[in-house]
Amino acid sequence: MINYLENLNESQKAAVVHKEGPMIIIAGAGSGKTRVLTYRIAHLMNKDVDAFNILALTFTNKAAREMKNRIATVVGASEAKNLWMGTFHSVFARILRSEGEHLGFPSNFTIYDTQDAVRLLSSIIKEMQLDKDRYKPKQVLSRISSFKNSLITVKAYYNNPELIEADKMAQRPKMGEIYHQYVERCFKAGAMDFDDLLLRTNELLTRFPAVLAKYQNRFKYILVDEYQDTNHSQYLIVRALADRFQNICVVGDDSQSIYAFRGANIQNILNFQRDYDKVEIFKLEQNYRSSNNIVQAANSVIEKNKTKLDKEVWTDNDEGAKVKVMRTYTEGEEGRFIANSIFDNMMNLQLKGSDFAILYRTNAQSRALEDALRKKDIKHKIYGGLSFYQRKEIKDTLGYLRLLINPNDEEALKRVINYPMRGIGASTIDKLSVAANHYKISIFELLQNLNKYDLKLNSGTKNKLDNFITMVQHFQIEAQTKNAFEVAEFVVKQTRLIKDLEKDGTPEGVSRVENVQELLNGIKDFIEVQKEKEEDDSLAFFLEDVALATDFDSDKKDDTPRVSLMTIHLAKGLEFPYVYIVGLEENLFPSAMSMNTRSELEEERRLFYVALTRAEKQAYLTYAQTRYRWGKLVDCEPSRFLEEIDDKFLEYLTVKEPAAMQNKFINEDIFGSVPQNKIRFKKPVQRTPIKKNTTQKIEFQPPKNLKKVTKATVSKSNLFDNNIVVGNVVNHTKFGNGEVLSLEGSGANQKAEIRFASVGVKKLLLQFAKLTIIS
DNA sequence: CCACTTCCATTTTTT
DNA sequence: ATGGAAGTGG
Repeated sequence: MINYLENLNESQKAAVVHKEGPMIIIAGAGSGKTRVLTYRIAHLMNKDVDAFNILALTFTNKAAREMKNRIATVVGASEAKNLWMGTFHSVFARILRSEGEHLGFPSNFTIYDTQDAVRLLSSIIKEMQLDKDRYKPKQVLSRISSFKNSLITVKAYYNNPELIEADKMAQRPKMGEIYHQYVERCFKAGAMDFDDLLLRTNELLTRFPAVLAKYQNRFKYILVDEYQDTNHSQYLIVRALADRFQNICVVGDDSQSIYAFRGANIQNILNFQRDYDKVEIFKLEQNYRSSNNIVQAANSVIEKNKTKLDKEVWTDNDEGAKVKVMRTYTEGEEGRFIANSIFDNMMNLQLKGSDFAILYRTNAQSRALEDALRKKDIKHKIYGGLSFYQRKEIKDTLGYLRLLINPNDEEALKRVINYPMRGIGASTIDKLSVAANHYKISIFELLQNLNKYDLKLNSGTKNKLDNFITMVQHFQIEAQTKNAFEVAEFVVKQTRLIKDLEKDGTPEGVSRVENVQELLNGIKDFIEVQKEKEEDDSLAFFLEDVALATDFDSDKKDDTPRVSLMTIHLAKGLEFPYVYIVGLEENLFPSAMSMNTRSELEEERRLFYVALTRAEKQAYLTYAQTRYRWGKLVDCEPSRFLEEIDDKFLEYLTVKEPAAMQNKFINEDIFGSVPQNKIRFKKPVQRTPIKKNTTQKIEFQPPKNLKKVTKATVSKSNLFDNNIVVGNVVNHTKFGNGEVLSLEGSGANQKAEIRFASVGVKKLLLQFAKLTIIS
């Protein structure tokens, strides 16, 4: 066992060994916060605290995983396994799975992601016949989200004249009713959105003292990382759980609070000392990460904020190079500058791609950067943006799986009831939805007893609905004996989902097919990993995992070191030797949306602080004078943050004579390694492959060693295969029932000779004939 | 009911 | 610029 106490400075050590009572660790950027947290947990365990009695809440699942691994090196893997560690959302989702029935939720409740929630709100707004321009679903959702994060239930909303008045003033008097409907519909669907996971946990702990006591007793020691970014709902959960033993340890840095937009309340950390008795305060102020120049530069910026705790971050590290500032004319040029700079640094200093990160304010900025990196052939990876699991084909496939786990999941049902198309159109779905709401049952229940209700559907439609429901029930039966992978494979095959995607021969279409296959591989992989860890490998748990996964979570060990591209928000907690912060322009960073109030602007400044303090050796700041926004070229002003850094920490790379720079880059384009005409012609064509190679492939990578095995199992021909054998009685949509006389060919070309009662013997290509096996 | 066309908003950040 | 949503004609 390593002697971890030796690796700590005095203030770190004090925080690690302090045992009982409430404590706050104010940890400056790069001050070894994670180290303190991990060693503290390890230390507790060494001092005979049972791992079962420790709860550690982190900001990302990745952070939890890494911390667990590090703890394992101190206390051993078998002990570390018993720790309960994860994000608020995943930890309390698990608790709600086992305790949710107190609240009337099934243990297999669905987790609605943002898209599901928006869709549900859209249909509610439509059904209520409200103006969708006034009630923008996204805005309504964020309003509801803020209610939930502040623990304002529907009832509380109606008891609060101020809120009602505010919504009236905003021309949205029906907000309360929408909120009410939304909550009802989620409940009926057995679904929780992200905010519900916290809100319902609060409800659980408040309404059921026995449950509260159970978890209070279990979690004798509670640790919360990134406390500056907790919202009110999370704050209350922590308080409730820690109330009995008061062994609450929160870690954070008020200067790095950057999630106010999703309800994070910086007051939680600022007021911690008032919330608990006899709080011990620990300050970690020595920065081990960055050069002195970077630390000082960052300090000089954050000083401009008024709201902050008293703390002085300093470092013993070398002075280091000054922060370099580069102005370019266009965003394309900005990209090229960065690509060139990274390329040069890699060559001159023998560095790997993983030594570099490019950080931006908005995801949209990644385009130009990516283009530039590609042209220089620099391996990179984009984090965030549209994740694998949000792609349409993936959500469709998951829709079926969700539906068979929780048939009441309305959003999943609406997604797949007519996909692939089976002639159940919008008007039918509307009728079903209205009737289901009227009878206060789910659409699935309605469909199961279609004959009990008079829905004025014609018999053809009724038949189609019957077929659909029979199919889903069939899946449910299969799910009882098959594992998650087998079920998914079965579903994909039976629904002919892949076949439908294959009809589209475009590159996008092909990649969609590949994505679905990757999903199946991913499920297989998931099962194996979970088995190894002796953890839940059910389909239900896979779906939960997927719902709460972030981009980093699919980050399998990559063979090639890559330059990381991500938003600054995503970069929180990470560090890189070389960091490029791009797009330092007014209205972009700080964002145009965030300049109305002092507090918003201060949050932008903290965001900039976070960005700058990611760098270990060298930071680059770049900005462009023109940039495409909404398809239009606009002029940009340099960001005020550039002004705010004390000049003595900066070095301007920009040549004073503008024309000289302009020529330099134009020349590079014409005489560089890639001829200009090629660039011009390729550009539009490249767009599509670009997306494919980076956003899809890279984001979701099953380990290489498994790929071979799984590829074979999930080969295309396998998915074509109909399972039809000679002697089967099959049903054809046009010809009715018939007996299979013989089969010939295989895979996509497989044909069957079938004797139909109606039309006699026919030879059909199985790929196209819509056959269902009757017996 | 569906395929095709046109129109529209989108870009702040995410569990 | 781009993709999703709504509208229109078959």
